[in-house]
Amino acid sequence: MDRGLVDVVRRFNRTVTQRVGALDDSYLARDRPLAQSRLLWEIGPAGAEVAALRTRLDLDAGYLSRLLRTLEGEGLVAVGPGEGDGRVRTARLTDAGRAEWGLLDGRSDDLAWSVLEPLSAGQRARLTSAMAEVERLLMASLVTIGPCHPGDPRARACLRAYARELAGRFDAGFDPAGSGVEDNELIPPAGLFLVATVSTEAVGCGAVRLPADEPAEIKRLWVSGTVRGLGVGRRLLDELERHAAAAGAGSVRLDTNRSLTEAMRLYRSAGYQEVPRYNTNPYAHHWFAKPLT
Amino acid sequence: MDRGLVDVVRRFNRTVTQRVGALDDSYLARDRPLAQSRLLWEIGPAGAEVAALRTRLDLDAGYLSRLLRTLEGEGLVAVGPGEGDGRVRTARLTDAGRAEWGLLDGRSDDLAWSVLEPLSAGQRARLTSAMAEVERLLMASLVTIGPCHPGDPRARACLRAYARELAGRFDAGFDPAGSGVEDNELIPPAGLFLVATVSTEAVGCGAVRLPADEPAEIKRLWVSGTVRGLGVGRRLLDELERHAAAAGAGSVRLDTNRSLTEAMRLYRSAGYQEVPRYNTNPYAHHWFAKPLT
DNA sequence: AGGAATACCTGACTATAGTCAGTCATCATG
DNA sequence: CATGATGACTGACTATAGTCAGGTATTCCT
Repeated sequence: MDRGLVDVVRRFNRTVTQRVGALDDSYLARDRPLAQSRLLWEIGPAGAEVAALRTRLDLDAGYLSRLLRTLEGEGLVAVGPGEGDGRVRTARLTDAGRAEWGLLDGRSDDLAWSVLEPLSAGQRARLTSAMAEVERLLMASLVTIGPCHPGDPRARACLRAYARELAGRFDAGFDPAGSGVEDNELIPPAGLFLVATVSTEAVGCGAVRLPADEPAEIKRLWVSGTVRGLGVGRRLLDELERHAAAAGAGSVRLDTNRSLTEAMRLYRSAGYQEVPRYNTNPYAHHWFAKPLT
Repeated sequence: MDRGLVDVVRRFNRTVTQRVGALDDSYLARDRPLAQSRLLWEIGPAGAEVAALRTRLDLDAGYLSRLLRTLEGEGLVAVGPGEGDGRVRTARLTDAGRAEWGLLDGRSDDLAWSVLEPLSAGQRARLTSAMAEVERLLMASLVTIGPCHPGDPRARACLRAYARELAGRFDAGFDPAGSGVEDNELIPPAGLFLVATVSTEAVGCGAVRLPADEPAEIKRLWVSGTVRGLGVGRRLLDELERHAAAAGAGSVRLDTNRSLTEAMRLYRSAGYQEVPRYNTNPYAHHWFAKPLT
């Protein structure tokens, strides 16, 4: 624990959070209680499912319901049935609600501008790029990695995104049906499936197979675009290797497609060496292996 | 109003403020209501005057008093008479309070470390430097400049700091007594005194004399170390020149000591040219003037 | 088809935050 | 040494946030 760095983070938390945060709240709440304003804001012009609002704002179901009734009473929101599932209801802004939302949106712009306005052009550029950097790296530090059943909704979401991306990037497209790995090969003790999440959203995954008679094999390493370049892939890979080593594997291998250049860069920098073809995966062009200590 | 920059600031406010702020609060409040924790924290091991706490936390006097009674009731705080003014009371932590404060301090460290811990060394360095940059520039944008009576406590505080600094930097020391400018020369319409403040703290000042028979003269331009390098001096100077021009001055001049190199750099970059000695100020080595449009 | 789970709702609460008017001691000022 | 200002305190409030135990309709699972 580095005192100097910790102090910078503490100072930052203190000043930025309190000054900017308090300002932000006071701008959002106009006459209305803050919780109502936040909810109105979160519903947005496109509307939102009540369930989504609950998780996004982290509110008690009863409390949220009551807040929605109040906003309905003021004629700002209408809660109606959703599209598919008949239990899920959707909150939409009325015309008056949309007008109010627009007002909040404008105030939010004003607040942001009031931060930039006193600064010179050069300072504005430095401030915004530093803000973007803080945001990205804070995002990186909020990524948590943990084991997960491959049938879990978070895992499913990752695998869907993974397949969609491969389909878009491979010259020959990609058909997930023939990927040749069963879910139960990725459940301990046969293997392990990891997801990387930010709060509740899954932003990456990776798996390792641990067959009894062959080397361990990394499968389905994927990182969402929102956190790419932040070391999440490396953390997933490290964790999978650690697990394989703990399970007694002496080495680990993997295959990849020639269009996945960042992935190959990652493997090389993580100590993988290219090896001859060891399987018949039609989508693979390169095979890598790494000894485990 | 630049949309792209405004959007960056809005995103930053939204994500960083809310995520970090919420985390920070939840770490600070342990069993105890947040307001109590904040107060306990703010009192600190050194103790604090009740009046200072009120302005720092921006609390209602009655509410603060009640909070102090609660903390006293829990044996964490003792409120006693202060040093000088018998009306002002001082809150001090008891031994138990100090222990509790230490706990909060430790939790604050833990929280900061939990942000850094998942990152690589390079990322940590980048994050903390970006945080420091955001903090400094945000500070710069929080600086407000306005006119002020030279007898105002904020002005007095600045002038004291100014004199202290000059005394430290001038080869021959500095005696504020013989500075030769009366307060009433710096009050409209004879002149103007400006202070730069961050919330309630004065961080800079500057004045202009507008004698009937001579050019306008800039006096007492000073910027606190906490905001130096953030363009506050430039903003003060601009504002003073604008005022002088509006009052009909055709040019403005000033003198300075050879040890004040940043100030001279500022004057030159603001369009001032060195001119021959125009007064007998014993502390001055350089004289500058600038025509006003 | 029947039971478990899910999404939302209502009623009845409690806790926390914050406000306001009025009181009392102390201090600065003429 | 009266007068007004200031700092802290108390009592009596209100508003906001949040919790919890049911209850109903819908969907999922087998």
